[in-house]
Amino acid sequence: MQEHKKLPRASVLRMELYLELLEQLEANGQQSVTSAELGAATGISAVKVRQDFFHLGSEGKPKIGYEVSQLASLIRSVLDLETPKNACLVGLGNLGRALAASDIWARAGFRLAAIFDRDQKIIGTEAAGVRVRNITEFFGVVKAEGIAAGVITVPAPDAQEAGDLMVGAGIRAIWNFAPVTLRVPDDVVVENQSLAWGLITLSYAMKSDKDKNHTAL
Amino acid sequence: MQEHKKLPRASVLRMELYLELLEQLEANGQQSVTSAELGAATGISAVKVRQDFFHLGSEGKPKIGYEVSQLASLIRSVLDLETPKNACLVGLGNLGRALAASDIWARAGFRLAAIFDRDQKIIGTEAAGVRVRNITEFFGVVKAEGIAAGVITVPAPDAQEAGDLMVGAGIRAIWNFAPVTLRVPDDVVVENQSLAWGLITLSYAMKSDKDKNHTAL
DNA sequence: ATCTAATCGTTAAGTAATTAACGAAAGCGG
DNA sequence: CCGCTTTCGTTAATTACTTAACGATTAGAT
Repeated sequence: MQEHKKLPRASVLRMELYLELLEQLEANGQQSVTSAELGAATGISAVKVRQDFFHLGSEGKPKIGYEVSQLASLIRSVLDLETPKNACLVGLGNLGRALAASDIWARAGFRLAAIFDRDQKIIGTEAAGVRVRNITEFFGVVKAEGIAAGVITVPAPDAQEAGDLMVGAGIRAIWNFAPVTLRVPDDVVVENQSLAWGLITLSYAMKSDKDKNHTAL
Repeated sequence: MQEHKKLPRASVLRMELYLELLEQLEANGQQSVTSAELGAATGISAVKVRQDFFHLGSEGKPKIGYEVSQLASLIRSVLDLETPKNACLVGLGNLGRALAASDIWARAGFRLAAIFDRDQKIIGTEAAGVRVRNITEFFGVVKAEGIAAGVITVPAPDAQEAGDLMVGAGIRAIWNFAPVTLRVPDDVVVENQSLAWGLITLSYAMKSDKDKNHTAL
């Protein structure tokens, strides 16, 4: 077994699928699972599955496979999903509201501890049981609540400003939904996720399909 | 100039950033822009910028850079963002509502032509000016409206069913938000985008940070 | 206890993406 | 008009990710 150094990013993204499935198997009372089974169920090739678990520092047994609940625990532990972490969200538009109401927080060990906006019409309202505060209170609340991660769901032109606030308040992990690249110090991790990616990619893929048919004529 | 074959996926994802910036520059009346400027503004290395535009089949001029509006057009054209395309959305939960209300559709040339759900309490309501229909009407509406792309925002256990419906109705481009891998025929493009990715990645990144500090002691 | 078949862990090969390098084209100053 | 400097286009090198290969291990049968 290799002492796990750093999980490839692509591998980290697949962990969610494994975990989802493993928890399902666990609920069904299944004890063990092979890489082939996991692969068939997740649509990931069995080799990739084994490689991923190898990176995790896996503990499968030949002829048997992986012990379901142990593997699930290992994933949760390596990704640190069970350590409680506080997060805040800046910008309560449609996306912010959807995120706030989502169950992803708990699944990754986060608690949405605060929501901020600058719009007086939104400040004071609630989302997912959390009161929306004025962005001017940002610094104080982040300190008081021990917030370690920030989510940016403001319009693109305001994103850098939101990021600066977060960095200034000591936050070193940012999840950014605005289609801009934030300028942050080296020790701050930024995870970008634009909502538009899917549509843009599909648009391009649909065109390629068309082209293919065309040349086939 | 190379005749552009297939844009690397990673490159496609960056196009949104370029386009966002180019349109801004265009609005400011700037005529041309260099790879260095674009890189500085987007946080992408200048080499990567040139490489990306090379893949596009770019038309920059030494000593000047790229012509802003021409480059923007090229991107829109290669990604096919201006061809009108109809999409439908299945599952009007919080995420579905946020997507429906978003402006990303128009930016990528899509029109949200129909929304489906199976919950009687939701059917008949409206989101972003689109009436929610019963999922039983799916096939007919997709044909009638000429819908070419589908978005899945249902809970994970229902995702495959939604995908099957889409495939059955002739849809060949699917944007899936459920954390499952859809089983679809080879000629159907599936673009997966789980909302949880960001949090999971951050969780892992924050842990690595902690470890780093630890070993530094 | 030994053999067989399955399945893992790990190294190696192949593929895709990023980064580097550098010749060629084009504006600009003298 | 001629060099000088900038910046592109393109090929090459590096790095990261994926896929393949295969020896080692173990359960289960005889």
